Amino acid sequence: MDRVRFAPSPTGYLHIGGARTALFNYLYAKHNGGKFILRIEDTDKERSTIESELEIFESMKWLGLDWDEGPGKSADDSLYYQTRRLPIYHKYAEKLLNENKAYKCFCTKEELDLERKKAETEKRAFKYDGRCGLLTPEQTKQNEEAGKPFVVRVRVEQAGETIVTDIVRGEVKVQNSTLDDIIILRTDKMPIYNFVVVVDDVEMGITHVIRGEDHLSNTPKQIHIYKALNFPIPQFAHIPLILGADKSKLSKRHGETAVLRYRELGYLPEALINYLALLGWSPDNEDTIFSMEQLVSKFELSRVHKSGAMFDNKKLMYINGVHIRNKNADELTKMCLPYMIKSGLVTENDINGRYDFIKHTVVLQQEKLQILSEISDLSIYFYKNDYDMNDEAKKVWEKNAAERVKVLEILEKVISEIGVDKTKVEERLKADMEAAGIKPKVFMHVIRVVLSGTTMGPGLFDIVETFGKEKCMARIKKYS
RNA sequence: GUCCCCAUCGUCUAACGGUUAGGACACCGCCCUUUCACGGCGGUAAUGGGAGUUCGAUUCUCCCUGAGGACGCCA
Repeated sequence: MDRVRFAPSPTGYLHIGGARTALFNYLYAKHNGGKFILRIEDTDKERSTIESELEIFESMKWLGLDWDEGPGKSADDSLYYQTRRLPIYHKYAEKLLNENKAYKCFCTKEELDLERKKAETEKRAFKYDGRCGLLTPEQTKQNEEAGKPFVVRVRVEQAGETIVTDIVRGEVKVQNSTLDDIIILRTDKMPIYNFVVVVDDVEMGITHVIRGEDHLSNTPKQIHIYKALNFPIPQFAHIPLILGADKSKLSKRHGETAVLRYRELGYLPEALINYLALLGWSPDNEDTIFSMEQLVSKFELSRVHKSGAMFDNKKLMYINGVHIRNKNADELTKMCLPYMIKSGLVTENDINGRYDFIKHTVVLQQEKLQILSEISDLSIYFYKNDYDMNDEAKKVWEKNAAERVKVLEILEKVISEIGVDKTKVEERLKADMEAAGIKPKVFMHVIRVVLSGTTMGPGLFDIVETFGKEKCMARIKKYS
């Protein structure tokens, strides 16, 4: 059984890149009938917060990336938090120490920082020389008794090379001489990423490690730890990074990167999923719109690309628009409501009281929506009464100065006589306008700007009907 | 600087030695149309450069160039 995991550190919101990594893991698991596990890598006590953790959960659930195992999925959540698994790491560290595969290093951070800096000014790569690994047991004991703090490092054999076998990249070879002895325990006994990730992946039976390419250079180090521990090595798949407009790793300075921000902005989770799936992966056909189910059935790690992919908001918008158009009236209305409430178009009470009206106006705008938040600006004239013409509308109003008085006269007469039924109004208005010698384009444009204050929107007669008699009359009066 | 990875339209990508180098977004034009949009049709636009291998390279190899990532007692 395939087992994969997503292992974020709760040091901030779920990033769009992290979401894509989670997605690929999820798709792989579901496609192969495996398990998708969520693990919280919180060994950085300084920066980990409960808020981040909750936001990550919220983000993943919103995206539909629910996990099979992890926090909230078992009787004992502590299994999935690294800070609650400390005895396990200590046990393995102890084992390595006993087998002399690891040693205690008494070099201080300050000393090493100094050497690092020196190496930098001399333009050479810094590498820890392993001097504490040469200490005799007596010297080590002396240092310990003197109360010197120490970290634990795993010895790395300097001869030969390490080969990472990667599903997307093939074989990546690294000379061992470029590696230095790996710290696995800090002076405060807190284990370090490269160590916990190995221990946990093995303990949790992870078969495939699918993660961002930025971890590729860590992998040889981890392989050394696997070997030191006599652990089986899982399959690796390093997926390409998501890039910003300048081709560097996507970060805050490129724009919005928090998953939940996309929810606020009005993106549908299925659209974000659809878009993210296509970043660094492509199916064997030329389609671009996919549901999660379709992605699950199509996803293959072997079709993941090697090169980074730029995040293109335009395409995301397009895909979002398609998913919006695929919604039925009730689904879409439900999704638009929060934005309409937030902008003050409707109140909580209206949700029940005016539901049908709201749904009607939402459907009238459906084909125009690219992101849900646009619903408010688009629908304002259905909900407010005190709006004026915008600049474009004023131009139309001015341009038709010769006919506009007559147009409004006829419109008022028609509505007062037959009401606002859209089919009837259209029929009668066209006849009366033709009799008065006014072209359809002219009266329709004039009526449109008078009623809605803008030059664009749903069908004119839909607007008339939706407004109702009273509101139509009020608008006509305002411009007569 | 060192190590590693990468390289097809502006962007996301297809092609697994032989195609008029295909699709999607964006852009432009036309059609539909009362506006906007949707939709339909069409167009502009790419194999970074140089050597090989081969009858034939986008595809295989090498070099160059360019770009990115990693070089923490972060993950």
